[in-house]
Amino acid sequence: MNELQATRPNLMAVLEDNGYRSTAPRQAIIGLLEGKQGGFTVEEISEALPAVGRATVYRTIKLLLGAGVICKLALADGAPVYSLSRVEHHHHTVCVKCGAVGEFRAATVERFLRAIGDDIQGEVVGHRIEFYIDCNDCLRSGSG
Amino acid sequence: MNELQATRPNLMAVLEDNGYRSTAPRQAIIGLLEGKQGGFTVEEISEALPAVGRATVYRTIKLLLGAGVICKLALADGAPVYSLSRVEHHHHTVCVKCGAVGEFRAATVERFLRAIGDDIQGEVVGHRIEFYIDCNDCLRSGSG
DNA sequence: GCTGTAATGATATTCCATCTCAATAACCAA
DNA sequence: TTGGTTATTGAGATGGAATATCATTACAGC
Repeated sequence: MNELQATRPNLMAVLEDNGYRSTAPRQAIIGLLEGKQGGFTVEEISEALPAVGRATVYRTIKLLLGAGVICKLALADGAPVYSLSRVEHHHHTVCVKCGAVGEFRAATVERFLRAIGDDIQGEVVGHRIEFYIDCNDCLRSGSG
Repeated sequence: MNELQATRPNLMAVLEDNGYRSTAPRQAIIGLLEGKQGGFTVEEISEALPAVGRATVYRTIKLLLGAGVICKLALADGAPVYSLSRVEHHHHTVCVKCGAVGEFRAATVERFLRAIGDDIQGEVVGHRIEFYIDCNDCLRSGSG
């Protein structure tokens, strides 16, 4: 979350570039997301913005996903979480205690992919790589 | 799926070892799973065994998961799939065309983990690594 | 065979996500 | 500005997956 601080595009502008209108509900949702550091859930957004219909939250998230500015990932139990994409191709760390979502670059992953290529019977077209961690904050506060 | 042919325990025996009873529905489900090569879904099992209640299918799968003899993984769209565990610690390949599930050993993954350790802000307690592929069968038949 | 108890399955229920559709609001043009 | 076209919205209905309920059934041990 530190060295990866990078291009964080104006999300509303991205949507407009894709031909979508700038509306109050969308601005509210996006404003909330831009203030967030880690991951977020639909539930979370919907609670913070009771005036915005749940369907609209889902719709807006889908638009942002389509635009590639947020990612959908999964907690260890499979529950969906989303996070802003800061760097182009990356993977996620999810703290199992506080739910904080971090990113790390994919370069090493690509190297890894080549290394295990022989073990895979077919042609890799995609991957899902998530690491579940105790984040530094939780390690510190939770003590030893 | 070839070189990984290894210890495939008698699933019913595993459940009995855990204190669960050997019942007809469980045997039916397990018999089905043991005959399967790739992954399987709840829907699939439930269709193949109309006499077995859906709830029982879910329950049995949960027991097998708890016993560690099957794994839960996700298709690219997040839909849950299960597969028999053949080797101790492994990861999965899922064919995006036919849904076939394969395994590969985790050794290289562990090496990989060490390599990216520095990029991760915290202590890794788990991971989810799935590769989405076009499997060899689909590549062959689909021509190319 | 009996008996205690786990297991089953039909059904109801919950939860999440999507769809429907009339009402609204955004954007463009004049 | 104003008006018209069209995307967008939100309440509620709907869909689908997974779980809970609970009377009934069937397993396992004696």
